[in-house]
Amino acid sequence: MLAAVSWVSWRTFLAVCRCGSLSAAALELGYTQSAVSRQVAALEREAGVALLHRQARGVEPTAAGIAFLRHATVAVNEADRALRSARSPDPVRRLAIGATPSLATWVAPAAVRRFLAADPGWGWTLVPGLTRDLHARVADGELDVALVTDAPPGLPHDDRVRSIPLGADAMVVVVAADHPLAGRRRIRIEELAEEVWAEDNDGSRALLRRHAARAGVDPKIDLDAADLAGKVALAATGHAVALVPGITLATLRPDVVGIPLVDAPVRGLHALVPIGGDHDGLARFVGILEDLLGEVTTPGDLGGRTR
Amino acid sequence: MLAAVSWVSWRTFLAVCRCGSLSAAALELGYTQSAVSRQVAALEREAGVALLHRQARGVEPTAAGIAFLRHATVAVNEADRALRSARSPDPVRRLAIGATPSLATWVAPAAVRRFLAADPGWGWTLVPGLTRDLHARVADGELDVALVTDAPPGLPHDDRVRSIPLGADAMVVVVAADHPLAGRRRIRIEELAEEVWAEDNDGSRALLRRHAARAGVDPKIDLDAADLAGKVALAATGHAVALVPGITLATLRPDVVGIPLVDAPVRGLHALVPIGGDHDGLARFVGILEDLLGEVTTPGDLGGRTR
DNA sequence: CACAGCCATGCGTTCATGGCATGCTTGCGG
DNA sequence: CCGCAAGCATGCCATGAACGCATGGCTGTG
Repeated sequence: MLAAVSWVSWRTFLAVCRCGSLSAAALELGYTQSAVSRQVAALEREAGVALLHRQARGVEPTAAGIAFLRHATVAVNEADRALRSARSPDPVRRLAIGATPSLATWVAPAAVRRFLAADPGWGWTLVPGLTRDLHARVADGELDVALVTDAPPGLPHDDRVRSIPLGADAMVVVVAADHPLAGRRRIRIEELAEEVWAEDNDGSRALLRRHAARAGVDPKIDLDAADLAGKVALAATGHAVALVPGITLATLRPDVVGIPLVDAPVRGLHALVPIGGDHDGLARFVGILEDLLGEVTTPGDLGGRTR
Repeated sequence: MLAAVSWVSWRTFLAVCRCGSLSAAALELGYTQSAVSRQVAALEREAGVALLHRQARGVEPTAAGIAFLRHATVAVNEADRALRSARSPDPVRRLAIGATPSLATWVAPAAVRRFLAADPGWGWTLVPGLTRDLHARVADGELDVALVTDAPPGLPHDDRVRSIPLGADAMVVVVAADHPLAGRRRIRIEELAEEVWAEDNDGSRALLRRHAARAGVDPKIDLDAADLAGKVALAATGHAVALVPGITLATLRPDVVGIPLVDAPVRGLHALVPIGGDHDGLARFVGILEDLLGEVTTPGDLGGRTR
């Protein structure tokens, strides 16, 4: 019958989920119920899991089915887009950017902003993710570039990916705006020996411990936060002080102050780009990143409040 | 032969582009060269365009092929992800957010920031796009929410999409930081009658004209910029003044100042959400948007420099 | 000018897919 | 308690899609 469209069964599955029953989907798609049944069965065989929960009155996606459905929707739509854009080549050039959470909220948008200022007419997408995930996506050619930190160290190696150092980001101490030390321009870790620290994850905790240990201090890490913003919230309310990436200064809430640390721990920032996947837009974007981070990681600040 | 994995010819095409020749791809995939040739031919038949440029020394994607390749890569990877996440349902909940360019650089990340502060453990993606495109993606269930403006008016209607008003955004005048009027807290359009205006697109130009006409002023729109950032750049260098969405204030460069306009033109801000696609995370995110934009669009500012 | 490398295509075979008819499960109502 | 209706699964058969093999055509090179 029709060869028209591949991944027929994927579309069928979407229709089934939309309709709530195999028969209804069959009617909508012009198949018989049995064909639909088989297509779904084939899909389930391929996934190795039941995607639908069969009931007397139709079907309902299982947990696996729901997870599958979400990605499948994107995949099928993207496939349509692929065919459409082949027929009428999309003049809009597109930059797919990945970034770790701390870089996704400020650095990436700021770089995009500059990039577009010099040459609009580019589309872009921002995908936040963890270093490992982003690395894989760059290797697969799905992302044009990923912004990552090297902490935790040990970027996986892949000869399809090149890592471009973008400079280093010094960690900064964050305290409440009305904290006695808030007016300081620089500070030593020893002066914070009596403070309570908030931390959110083991990597960050280890970084703080290591840095403090060099100064012979054992920091009191007594408050746990769920994430970076949580740490800052604890600092803002005066419950603790926190160590955050300097790169996030510009996005800090107004009721906290960031204070540069003397001899601060630094994390390397890298752009991951696909080898051989170069194009002029990407090169320019990386250049902008280098400039941007050059400005930021040198003594000046970036509009953040360091007082 | 078992169709173990669907998307066969799509995967083949990716391999061909990676290898640079049909034979090499055939070798890599364990097919014969003829099978690969046919698969590509089928794909081209489906697309209706030649995707490869046949040469004596292998093949090379055509313009259409390159456009196709970009989307196909994403589609195939997403399909893999669908299968993987079906096998081990992904505990990470994910929020796919779309936003128009002006809302993508600040509002969306800021809202995400708050969202994650209250409940981390969510993944997210930001897709910038134009209102029409975003609307379609929400209807297709590909996006959980899209942030759009109603100017130009006439959002397409679709009974799979609900529009939630988020408030209004007043346009603001931007002048160089050393401009004589830079210290003003508010300003009337009449006072700017002698200024040169920079504009970047017809919609924005019309908005300015209409607003000025109400005050009996005919603005001198003498400078063309490529986009919003370009307009602001012209303002920063003292060549012109510009009208920008108030929502972008926080992202303005430091060498310009935004001045609220008396009786300013406003554009409605809306969140588009899929009907029936509700979940608690989405509801909470929309709530955050309402709060955030409530704060911003009321007299206070958002950390931007209005002096 | 012959040759090597690479792609397209005709032919025969295999097997995946869809339709048809039937059987099974479940929930509902007499 | 049982028959019935709605809805999914499956055995059987026909069609044709897709693969391998072998061949032919094209192009750049020695």
